[in-house]
Amino acid sequence: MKRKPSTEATAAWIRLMRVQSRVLDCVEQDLKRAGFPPLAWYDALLELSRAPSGELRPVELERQMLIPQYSTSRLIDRLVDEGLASRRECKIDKRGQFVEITEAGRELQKRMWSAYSAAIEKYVGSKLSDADAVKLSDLLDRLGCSCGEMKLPPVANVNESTPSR
Amino acid sequence: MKRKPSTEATAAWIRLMRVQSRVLDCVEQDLKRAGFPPLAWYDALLELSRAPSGELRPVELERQMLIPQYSTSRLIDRLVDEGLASRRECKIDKRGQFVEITEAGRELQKRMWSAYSAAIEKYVGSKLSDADAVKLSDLLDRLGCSCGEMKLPPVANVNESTPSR
DNA sequence: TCAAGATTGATGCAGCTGCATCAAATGGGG
DNA sequence: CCCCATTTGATGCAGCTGCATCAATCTTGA
Repeated sequence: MKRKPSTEATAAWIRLMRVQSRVLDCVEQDLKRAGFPPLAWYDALLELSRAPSGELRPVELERQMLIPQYSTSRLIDRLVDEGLASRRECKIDKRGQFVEITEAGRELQKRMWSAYSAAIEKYVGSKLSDADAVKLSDLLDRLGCSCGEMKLPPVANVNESTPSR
Repeated sequence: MKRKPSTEATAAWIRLMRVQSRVLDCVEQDLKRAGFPPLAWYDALLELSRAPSGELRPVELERQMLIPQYSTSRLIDRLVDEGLASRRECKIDKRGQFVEITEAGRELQKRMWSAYSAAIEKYVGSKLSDADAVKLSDLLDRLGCSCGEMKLPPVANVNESTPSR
């Protein structure tokens, strides 16, 4: 029960952990310095703004963002507190609800993307050619695809970009 | 002030965030299921066990692990509470102290490496050839090196492996 | 020598995460 | 039709993180 990873694999693992934290930290710091909330807020606002009518069930948001249920619930709380989204009751399923992005939410999402995209360019885009970026994506995809052979365990805060241009 | 990252760079960024969280989560879960503490503990124990006499100044540990000062301080608290390390006063600098790994600490580090290395193999090693692992490391290194042009800001929980084989 | 500044480490507070659990509503089988 | 399992969402609690700050000690320079 004690397989030994090659030193190459171990090195890749360490790089993956270190580099991701560093880069994420840099991007988050840039956003914070620009006066913006955490990336998770952006992710949620983006998903909401993309939804057909600007609203989603919390469950949908949860699945899109790959974060646990309680995390979604509280993130929505904060967005609502800040007037970036609002809760609407769901008439066809009284357990559920809809979360709708507000105008302020849409605006914030757009303003954040401006800073966010600049950060991506600064910390990723400018360091890699497009070809290398593709290669990196491919290698990472091979790790990610079936990492959990389970039923999608809680994972993480991530982002989706809008072409935005 | 609004540079646009290429779609390739953006895709790579997203993969980096998503895959890292998924893989880290998988590894942490495996360790937890085996009854072990978080990876950060392992990292600290490894650094201590590697130190010439099994002891380090908290400041050294902090620099090795790339985590903020207060985080180091509290991590040491927990290790000491669990009998995995002990604090010794530093005679030459009364502000400071030494943290020394205990036998229990050394043992735990070794037992954790067994589970940890198996997880690395399971979630990384088995998915990539050695050549691909090297390529991945290289691409990641290009992102990491100068991410912070500042003075090493607080970064993250990461690990160092011992060949251990 | 002594005061100002730097270094080392701890800690109070607020916010976020994970875990477990709860309540309400739905849906399906007998 | 009713009971029970499932789905949906909220929440109390503990632990961890980041931030700001503090106290103690060391170092430097006038």
